[in-house]
Amino acid sequence: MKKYEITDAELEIMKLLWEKGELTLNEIVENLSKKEKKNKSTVKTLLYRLIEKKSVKSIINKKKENTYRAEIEKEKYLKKENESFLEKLYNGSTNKLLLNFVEEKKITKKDLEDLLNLIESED
Amino acid sequence: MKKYEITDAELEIMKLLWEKGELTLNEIVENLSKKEKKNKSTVKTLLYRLIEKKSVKSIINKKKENTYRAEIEKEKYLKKENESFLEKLYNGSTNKLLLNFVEEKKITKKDLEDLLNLIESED
DNA sequence: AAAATTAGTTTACAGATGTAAACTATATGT
DNA sequence: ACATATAGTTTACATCTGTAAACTAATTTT
Repeated sequence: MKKYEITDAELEIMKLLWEKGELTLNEIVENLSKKEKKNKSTVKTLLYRLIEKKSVKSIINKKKENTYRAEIEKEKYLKKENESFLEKLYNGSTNKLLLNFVEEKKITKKDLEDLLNLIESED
Repeated sequence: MKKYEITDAELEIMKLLWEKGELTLNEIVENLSKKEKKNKSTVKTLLYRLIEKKSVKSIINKKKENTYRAEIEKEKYLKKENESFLEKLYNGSTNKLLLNFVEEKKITKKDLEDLLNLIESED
């Protein structure tokens, strides 16, 4: 029925690992923002599930706590999420999304100009 | 725990109603794409839940089948979804999203130029 | 009028998800 | 060595979802 992906709660952990690299269980628990604060036991479960689905790897460190590391790339994850978001709400059309964001004033003319300059300075 | 929103299966119905206006139960069933095809009974449940959460209204038509109408605006729904998507993956930053889309080649220089022209021709 | 359909509602049920405790084995601190 | 903490795993449990059947009352069809 479902698509077997990283869930919202799990994603918060992935984000930490992407941002900070390898972290211990305790570090993960400490680094979760107040809104995402979770019991150590809960984080353990989430890590367990992430390891099951090969998204995280546990690293054994002799003489100190294990660390956990993201095993999937943020870029790849984002790409997939972007695509399903586009598909779900914009029928896959980036232009529809862009237009909508402009209408909602989420993107300004200046944002677009800056981005164009950036692109041009690159190639 | 959860946020009580429109679910994926429910969204397919909302999309039909937004696109085609009021529809009967049978029309909804018929209009669902092959991938989204659902048993009439299932659609009935989904409509029931949508009505519960005030997202759809049942319209009584004398002498013919009832029709169902979207009670929330697509624009408002999209706005919320856009925002939670941005928040979830880009820390709320539209620019990060734009940059990412450009990197993924989902947005081309031409898309941006066209959009700018469109904006300029409007104001 | 009898049969079929509709509309609304309730019930069912498996899998996903968020949250967390419990249990086991191993490692570490004191 | 003993107490404690880790790591891995299992179990628990309520809610959410997707899917669909069943039941009731009203309406329509034949």
